Amino acid sequence: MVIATKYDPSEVEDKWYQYWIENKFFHSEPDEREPYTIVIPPPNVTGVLHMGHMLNNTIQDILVRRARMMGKNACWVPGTDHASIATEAKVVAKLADEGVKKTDLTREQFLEHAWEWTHKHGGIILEQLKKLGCSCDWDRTAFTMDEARSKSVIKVFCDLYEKGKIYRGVRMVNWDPKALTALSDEEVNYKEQNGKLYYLRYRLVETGHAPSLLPEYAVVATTRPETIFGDTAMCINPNNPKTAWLKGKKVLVPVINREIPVIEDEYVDMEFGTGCLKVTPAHDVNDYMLGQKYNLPSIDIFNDNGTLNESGAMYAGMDRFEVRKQIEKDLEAADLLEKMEPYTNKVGFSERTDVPIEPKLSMQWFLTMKNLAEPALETVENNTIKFYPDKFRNTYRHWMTNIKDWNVSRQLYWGHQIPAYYLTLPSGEKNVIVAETKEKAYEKALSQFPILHSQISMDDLRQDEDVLDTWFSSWLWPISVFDGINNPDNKDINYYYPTVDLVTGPDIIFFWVARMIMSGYEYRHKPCFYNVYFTGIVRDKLGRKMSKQLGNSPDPIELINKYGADGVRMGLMLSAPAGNDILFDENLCEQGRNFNNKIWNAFRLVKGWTVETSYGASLHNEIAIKWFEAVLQKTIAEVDDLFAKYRISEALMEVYKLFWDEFSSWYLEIIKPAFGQPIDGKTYQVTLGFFDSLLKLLHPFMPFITEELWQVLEERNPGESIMISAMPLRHCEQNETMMIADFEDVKEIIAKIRTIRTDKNIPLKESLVLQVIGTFNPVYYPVLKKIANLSAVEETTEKETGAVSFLVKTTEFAIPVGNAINVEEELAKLREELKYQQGFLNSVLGKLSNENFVSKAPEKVIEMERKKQADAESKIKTLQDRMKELKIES
RNA sequence: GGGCGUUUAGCUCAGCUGGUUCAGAGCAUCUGCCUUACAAGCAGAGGGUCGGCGGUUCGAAUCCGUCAACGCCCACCA
Repeated sequence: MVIATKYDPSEVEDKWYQYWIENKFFHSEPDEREPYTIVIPPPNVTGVLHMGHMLNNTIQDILVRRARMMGKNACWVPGTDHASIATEAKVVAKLADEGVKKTDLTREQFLEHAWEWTHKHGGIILEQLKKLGCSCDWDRTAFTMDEARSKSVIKVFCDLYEKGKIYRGVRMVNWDPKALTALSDEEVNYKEQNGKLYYLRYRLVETGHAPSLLPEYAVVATTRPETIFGDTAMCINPNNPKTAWLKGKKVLVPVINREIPVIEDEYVDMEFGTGCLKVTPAHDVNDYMLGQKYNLPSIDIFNDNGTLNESGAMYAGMDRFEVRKQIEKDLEAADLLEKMEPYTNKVGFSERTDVPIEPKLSMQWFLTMKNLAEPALETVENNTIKFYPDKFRNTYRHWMTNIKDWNVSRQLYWGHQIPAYYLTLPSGEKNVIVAETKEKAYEKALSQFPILHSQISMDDLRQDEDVLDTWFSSWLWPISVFDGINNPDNKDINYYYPTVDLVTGPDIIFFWVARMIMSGYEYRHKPCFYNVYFTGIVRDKLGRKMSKQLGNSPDPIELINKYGADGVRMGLMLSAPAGNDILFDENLCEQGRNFNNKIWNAFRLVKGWTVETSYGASLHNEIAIKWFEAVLQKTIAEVDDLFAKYRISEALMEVYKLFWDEFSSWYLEIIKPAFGQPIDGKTYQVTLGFFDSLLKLLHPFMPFITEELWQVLEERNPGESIMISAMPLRHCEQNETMMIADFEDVKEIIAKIRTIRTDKNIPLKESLVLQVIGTFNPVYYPVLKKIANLSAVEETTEKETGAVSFLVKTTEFAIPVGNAINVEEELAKLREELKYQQGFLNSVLGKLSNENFVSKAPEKVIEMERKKQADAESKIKTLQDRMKELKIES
């Protein structure tokens, strides 16, 4: 068999992915096995794969593939999210490019465009996941706006409404003037902004008396002078002597000269600015609360797009930031601007459109959260649902205990339209009816109100224009993908739910994770998953977030083409401890690719051997087999343990070292027959077995190359695959640790001999004699002979003169090298070693002579110190003897 | 302003309930090798007073206090 010296992923990846699909290995149906379920965090339907997805889905695939090989019925449900605001923004932008404004279209027309866009760009990301090797059950692909999911969302909304948890109300909401919708608090990011603090003069209203002693105006400090048109009061702190003179007065709003009262409230900070606060109930959350408290009128001065409306007088129609600039000039001209100071404050920005949000009063739908939060908090507190890393419990607890009601309505078209219907009764009374369909709403209206068919028709029902927040569908995801809302007792939901692991980013812990947990308890009375693995953010190697603007985000597909999917997966996993940001460096993929090549070449070596079944295994082969079996067992145990702790990158590193260092550099080197010689049948069979185990351990991390090699490692039948084979399990091995420890000494001896060869320039081809002065287990001699190319190992009490010697543990070994020895160099080395050992001995003796230590430390620790002392003394004696010998010789 | 977290080799990180599995891993670096599996490789080597200071203890990277730097989350100071 001729095999290329380099592994070429492009030739194998698509082939095997196809094979897996054809054999339906990804597909799962309920059966008697234990289920293992993961639901994918649905990416935006029209999104494209970025490095964050790569990381996240690689981890999921590793978990799923491993579970499958551990004998579980693994089901990874894929799907996409309609991402209402993000997708709508894209469609609006696309229409704008074509010269079409959203406002020129009807809802139906716009949705037509949106669906067209979705069908055109939708699902690309799922195709990309296939390139990565993801073993999703594609037959179960779901979409948050497909029929079953939409029905679920509507049903849940109605149900929560019936339960009294959903209500409608006027609230101060975060308004996005670009997307023209309200946002939830979680969708607002606060950023530090450099702005100005404007000191505005509010003239006092003449009261008839002649208060000549008082100033004729009060000064208010504000960062938003353009909002003065919405002022309906000025507020001072009643305890502030500096502003006491304003009590009971009235002042005039600058420019428009509208009269407003001065009110008093302790909310006002006496230290800030001038101690006077302008109150704009329609455009500031605090002012809104003051307005409520003192029953102030509320003047909305903005249009939805952030321009001023007719309340803005001569500024009507201008953009809010334009007005700010203009009014600064106008105020100055009118001598109403006392001064300006540079000022930095935090301004809320829309997460989606990145424009400053505008606090705005509007009618919205809310979901009461307090009751939903209780079981969801409890389940994390008592560790039913575990977070990895654990620190996110703190964040979670804090949010859950301070939870606010969720604004679930959005003023968009793309999404699930709220199933609320408005009806004006013949009496003129206005009503809202919440029902799953218009038909049901109509029936409900008829039964609920004293009206007749003839008095109203379906057409009199007007559905609420708003859609639901995207997360209002995602929070049902683990249930809705199994249709557990519409069909709460179906076979799938009963089998696959609760899911086991969730892999996601900590940035959506509130948006998504917390809310899924809540809906899980509300609708299934069970946790929706047991473990949440939080990945970090993928940054570039300089620690910067990956972004299009910086151009530091590699195209995942290009990476896959360059390094192979397995290489990229490994590159990502090598530096991805849970919860920590990962600094992605392309050369990690190179390391991954190199590893692929290493595996490939090890395979070439083994499969290139000719086998002679009549041969028995040599002594060194026997030892190598026993030792590697021990190392393999130990690694399996470690990998199991690391997976149990979700320390996946460490598990990978264990397998990496097992394959590269232990298997390739040691095991294969020991059993490798001389060139052209055959290998004995037993060793060959055992080695194939080891290779099989190694490939299986590697498969979850690197699915493609392991399948490629496993298929030809031994003869396979059609329909066989490593991905459905059994993961090697740990079985008890006697003397495992002792064997491994002994072998570490063997490695050390070999390394020392190699060093001597390098130092003395002795080529490997030239065989040497090793003398053992003291005791060493002779079973390892054959290995030493093979690897170090020794013609003999002699046990002796006195080494040959002119031999170079070294210590491993307390045993001395020597290599006679003729007269190649440099006495001065050797003595210098020995002196240094001696110095170190004596220093070490002194510190040990110091401890042992310390009365406190001997009396207080546990016996075991003292025992160890005594052994250290004995070993050090013995080493020192050996060293001194050698130095003496060398001196005599010279 | 509140809360959480981080700080260990040039880089990225392990080091659980204090004591030879306590100073580690991978990468990078340096030296020597194209040795018939692999130069995408082999063999060998160097490198850290565990952020600073103080304390507890026979003993501290590990526990406590404090300071510093960085990061994240939350919060309505105009």
